[in-house]
This record gives sequence, structure tokens and C-alpha cells, in this order.
Amino acid sequence: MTARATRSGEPRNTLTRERVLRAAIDLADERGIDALTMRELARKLGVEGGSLYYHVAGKDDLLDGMTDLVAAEIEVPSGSSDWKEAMRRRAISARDVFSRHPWASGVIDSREHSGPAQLAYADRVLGTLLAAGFTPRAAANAFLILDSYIHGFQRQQSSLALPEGVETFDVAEELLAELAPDAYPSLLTIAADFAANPHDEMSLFDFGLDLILDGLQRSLESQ
Amino acid sequence: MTARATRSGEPRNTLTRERVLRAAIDLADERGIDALTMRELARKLGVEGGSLYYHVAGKDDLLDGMTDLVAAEIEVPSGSSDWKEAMRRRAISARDVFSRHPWASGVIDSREHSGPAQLAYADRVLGTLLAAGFTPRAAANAFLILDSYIHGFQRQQSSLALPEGVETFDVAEELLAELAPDAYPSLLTIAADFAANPHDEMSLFDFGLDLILDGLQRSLESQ
DNA sequence: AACGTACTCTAACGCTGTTAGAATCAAGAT
DNA sequence: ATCTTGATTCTAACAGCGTTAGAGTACGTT
Repeated sequence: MTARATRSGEPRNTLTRERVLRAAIDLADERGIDALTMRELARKLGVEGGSLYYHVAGKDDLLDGMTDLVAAEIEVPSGSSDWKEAMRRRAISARDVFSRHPWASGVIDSREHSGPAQLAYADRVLGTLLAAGFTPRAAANAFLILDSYIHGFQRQQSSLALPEGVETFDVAEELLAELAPDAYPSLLTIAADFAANPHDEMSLFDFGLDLILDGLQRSLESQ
Repeated sequence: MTARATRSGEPRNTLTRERVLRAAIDLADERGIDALTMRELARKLGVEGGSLYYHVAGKDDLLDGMTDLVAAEIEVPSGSSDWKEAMRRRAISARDVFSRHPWASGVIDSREHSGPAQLAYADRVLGTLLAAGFTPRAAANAFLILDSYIHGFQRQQSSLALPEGVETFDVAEELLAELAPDAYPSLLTIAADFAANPHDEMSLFDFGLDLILDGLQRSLESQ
């Protein structure tokens, strides 16, 4: 079973930190973050549970490595003169990445260690804002607002914060109307509107994104 | 030990769902969400682990109940004519609540079921926005942006997303300067600025909050 | 051919959430 | 007073989790 030809000098058939992290990301993508267990990950790699600890310090280290690899997927602004367009592009890129890895947003939120890719990402974003004329304090705040929105949007996509794991707005509307007709009238109005006028995910995201970017621009001009 | 006088008709010395939830919140407040284990919670209540399952369906139900109780602490807008002031007040109230219960923000984010208090909270907020003239879609987006900012701010307060669990900016500055002097220049600039000009938490929060509220008002006027 | 390092396996530890059934308690009915 | 009944808690175990120490294996180097 381990009879793999070793003709070339490259290490053959042996695990790597990178391979472990990639497999972990795949597993979390396919079956959810709760299915990511050390033994299950080992099984996916054709290896026994304890063997992973040679390449990874523990599950915390595993999660940190995964999130940093995901952060590296986010397209980072590079020398663009238009800060607004640069922020829009990186926000949309981040949204795409988090949509490919739905578990990542929540894991990043709960983790306190940042890897090099996350630090580089933050550094480039903040650098773009500073270059645009934002004060350090304003740049930090702009970064916080934008990133919070991206994460919040991802969380909303994952689960609409409505009872019983409802997924679509029309189902939510029915459920609300039956369960408590008069208890949550505004919630019902919103659900009904979204059920009647379905928006695609992209335009919904852009709506809030442009609002934030315009607000940031105005605060920059009056600074 | 269980010899408690039972003179009045009230149930004496017996557990309640409410009491279990309150004790769980206290435990999470005092020793962190990771210390909240069924056995530890039981010990705090002077009872054995399995006994909790008579009052609570499981740990998921426990967490859902806790978050809903916390959500009930948030001051909700009531019949105010000024939507902006109402939103500011409830945002600040929410920030205070999440600052009293630092674990709550993360738990709410990772949970998909919303209890009655959370639904009522959302309903009142959305109702205020709708009454102010926001379209359903704009109201939903405003809610998302504001709530994301509140959660994001809380997360930033809990951990500044800098390496090694750094807490204050001046320590972060030193660490960055030593570890990688030229790797993250903008991050260093920000850290240096915050170390030199310490802002209190409140003014930092208000800074971003006002920016968002102004942006929302503008989008309402041009709607 | 033997060595030594790099990698993996095995087996166990303590901890977690959860459950079924026995035990206990409080109190109303007879 | 005793019996009965239902509500509440205890006991003991289960499977699964992350983690670790030490034994085992493979393989490039000498």
C-alpha cells in the first residue's frame, strides 16, 4: 500500500504541513467545520490520527494554518491609485473566498492568532487607506467597518437568523405568519418583500458595500 | 444538605430552566465560554451533570437559551420619532451588553436558531427603520451593517487580531518592530499611532457608528 | 550492510456531551 | 398515617474528542 516508486529525489507519499492543511480545508468545505476531526482528517489522508501531530502542533495550530491559507486567497490591493475601487475589489474578493469556504469566517472570528497572510492582508488594506489620506485612526476604523460587513454578510448568507433553520425568505414568511401572526410584524414585512422581490446575492452585497464606501469617502473629505 | 424549609407553597431548592441559564451565563462571564461544560455548570449548581438534561434539551439548547437571555438585555427602540437617535441608543446598549458578556457575540454568530427575544429585537429595530421611511431592502441592509459593526467591534476588543495575544497597542508595536521590522509597515504605523494617542473605547465605537448612521441617512434621503 | 533520522502506528489518558434506568423527594389521596 | 404518584436528581455507562508517549517502520546516507 505504501509501495510508491521513489525514482526522483522528491519526498514521496509522505505527509506535509501544507498537505494536511489543504486536506483539512477540503474536509471543512465538503462536510462542514464540525466534521473536521483529527481522526477523520487522518482517515482522509490514509493515515492514523496521532500521525498528524508530527506536522501540526494541535488542532488550534491546524485551524490557524487553515485560516491563514484561506486569507492568502483573498485578492489584495496592489498599488492602485483609486482607494475606493481597490477596497471594492478586495471586499468582493473576500466575499467570494468566504463563500467558497463558508466555515472560514466563523473560525477567523473565534481565533485570536493571525498568520502571516492575514497580517499581510491587513497591512496592504491599511496601507492603501493611509496612502489615500486616511488618518491611522480613520483607516483602522474603515478597515473594521468593511471587514465586519463582509463577515456579517457571510453569516447572514449561512443562516438567516430565523427560526428552525429556514433557508429562503418565502418559507420564512409562511413560518412566521403561521407561528406568530402578530408577534413580529416588521420581520414579516421584510420576509414578504424579499420573497416577492428576490435579489441576487451579489447586488445585495454591493448595496451595503457602496453605502459604506460612500460614507468613508465623505468622512475622508471632511477630515 | 437538602434540608431546606418548605413552609410556603413555592417550589423550594429545585432547579429551573431559568436558573440553569442564569448560572451558565455567570459561568461564561467569569471563566470564559470554554469553561462552560455541563459538568462544571452542574457543580456550580450543586447538582450532578446528568441532572441538567431535565431542564435543558442539551448543550445547543443551553447556548440558545443563554443568547436569548442576553439579547433580552439589549435596550430596544420604542416609539422614538428620531430613528437615528434610536439606532444610536440601541447600538450603544448592544455594545454595553456584549461588553458585559464577551462570549455572547461569538456564540450568537455561530448559532442559527433565534429565540423570541432575538426575534423581538430584530423586529423592533426593523420596525423603527421602516417607520423612518426605509424600504424593506434598505432596512434589512441597514440592520445588517449596524449589527455587523457592533459584533466586529466587540471581536476587535476581545482580541486585536495581532500575533501572540497582544492586548495593548504599545506592546503590539514593540512586537511588530522586533519580529518583522519591514514586513508590515502600515500595521506598524497604526499600532504606533494608537500607542501614542490612546483613545477610549467609547469614542472609538462612536466614531464608526456615526459614520455608518450618516451614511444610512444619506441613502435614505436619496432613496 | 548498518546506521540514523524521518515519519507513522499503537494504545492509552482524561475530557466532553448524552442517555437509560434506578433512586429519591414532595405532596395529594385514601 | 400510609400509599401512591409524579417530579426531580443520581448513578453509571457510552462513544467520541484532542492529545501524548513510546514502539515500530521506512528510507536515504555512509
